Amino acid sequence: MNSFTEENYIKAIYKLIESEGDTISTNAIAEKMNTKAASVTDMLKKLFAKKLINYQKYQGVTLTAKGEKVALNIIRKHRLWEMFLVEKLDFKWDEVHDVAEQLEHINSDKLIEQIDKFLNFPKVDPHGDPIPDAKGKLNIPKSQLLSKFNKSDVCIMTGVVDHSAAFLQYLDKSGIALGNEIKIKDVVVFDRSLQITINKRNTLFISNDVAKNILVILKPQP
Amino acid sequence: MNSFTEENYIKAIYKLIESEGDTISTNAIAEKMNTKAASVTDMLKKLFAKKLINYQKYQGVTLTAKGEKVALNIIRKHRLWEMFLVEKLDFKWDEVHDVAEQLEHINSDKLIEQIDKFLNFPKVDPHGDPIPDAKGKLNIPKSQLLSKFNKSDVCIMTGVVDHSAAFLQYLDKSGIALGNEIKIKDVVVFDRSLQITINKRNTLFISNDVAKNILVILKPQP
DNA sequence: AATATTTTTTAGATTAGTCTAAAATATTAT
DNA sequence: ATAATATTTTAGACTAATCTAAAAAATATT
Ligand SMILES: [Mn+2]
Ligand SMILES: [Mn+2]
Ligand SMILES: [Mn+2]
Ligand SMILES: [Mn+2]
Repeated sequence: MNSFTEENYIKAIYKLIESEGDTISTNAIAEKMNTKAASVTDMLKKLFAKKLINYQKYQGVTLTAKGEKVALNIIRKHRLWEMFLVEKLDFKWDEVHDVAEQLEHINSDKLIEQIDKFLNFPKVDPHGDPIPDAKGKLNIPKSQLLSKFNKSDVCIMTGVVDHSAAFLQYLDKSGIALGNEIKIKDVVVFDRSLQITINKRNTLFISNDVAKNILVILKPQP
Repeated sequence: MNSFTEENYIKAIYKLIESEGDTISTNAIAEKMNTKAASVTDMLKKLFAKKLINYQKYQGVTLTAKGEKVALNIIRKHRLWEMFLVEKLDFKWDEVHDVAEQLEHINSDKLIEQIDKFLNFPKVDPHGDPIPDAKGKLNIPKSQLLSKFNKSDVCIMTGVVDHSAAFLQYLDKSGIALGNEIKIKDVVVFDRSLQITINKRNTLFISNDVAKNILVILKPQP
């Protein structure tokens, strides 16, 4: 169907649209794919010919409905495999991404449906990212950045922005994990660093840089 | 390390040596890989340069120790994945091969060691084929063809020669499965077809062609 | 509005893997 | 031992994906 490489381009375009908005430049894709603009242009022609993207010379790129469906299917596989690795094979959340990058290209509908079932149809992956369903429907959760909240707000951690191993390991070491209650004890006005209490137990300081990479929802009042 | 394609050539050469013996011809590889002799020659030069095969023009091919190690690692992954699919994801034994052909190329030592552990270190795959250990050591079981046995011998089924979905489905339909006791009730002299009894229950006829594709050991006397 | 800078595309090569057709070598038959 | 046949290798070409360098187009600056 689509080659390994085509799939990676489609996924990169999807992710760029998700974070940067509407139309995506050749250079942005080149940077994300660690390749050169000339290579991207070649691939854009091919993806356009396959009706996976909307593309006109010099005008940037969007995904067609068909392209978006392909992207969501790859993301579905990626996130289900990450969940499988963490839940069943004792991988840590900072170890799964590179293996999932390979596994997401395995082509077998039965395999991915059985993995989904085996995991009991999870809604989010180990980083709190939502898993598209088999039809490509994605439930976007309405989390916000922890850095947006104020003194004495109480939140529940739902996800991360930065997925790097370094950041995830920092959270582990600090005892900050998905589902934890995060209470803001204090906000330093100067640099917007935070003093927070995790699960009413340990209190620590985190920088604004860190707070901008933690996704939370306000704790629902019982 | 080695490309997807190189891995498939190495595996094909290993399998040919296993079944045909010592040195393998260019044409034999071409047939197994569904490609042309000219393409094989090109690849042989590359594998030789990587010291994975012993090769001299017109003289046929064998694997080096290094090449054999690579082959056994791919086979280990293939068979562990097949076991995983059958044991954990409810695949049938005739459905696993094509997916395992893809999964065998996933590159992650931790992944395959965890799968092995998750399956509780199986010794054989769903077709009774032995699984090489992490060091590439393979326990070759001393099974024989059911067609070699005689009237009133009692055997235990340990494997199959033909791995095709058609043959495996035929065995399912006939109620013949790994581990079953097969007693030879009668041998037709004319065509060496057999009347057999499975697990002391149902009796049926199988052709010599079928018997030549079923691996067994003599039932150990208690 | 004209010029400078940045972005994007084209042109032309390169590498991995494949193919067909032709040449070289090995094997088999006479 | 020669000739016929089969096998294997080489030569040259193709596709997918990549690259560098140059040209074209768009954008920003004066
Ligand atoms: Mn990931
Ligand atoms: Mn990928
Ligand atoms: Mn198999
Ligand atoms: Mn394979």
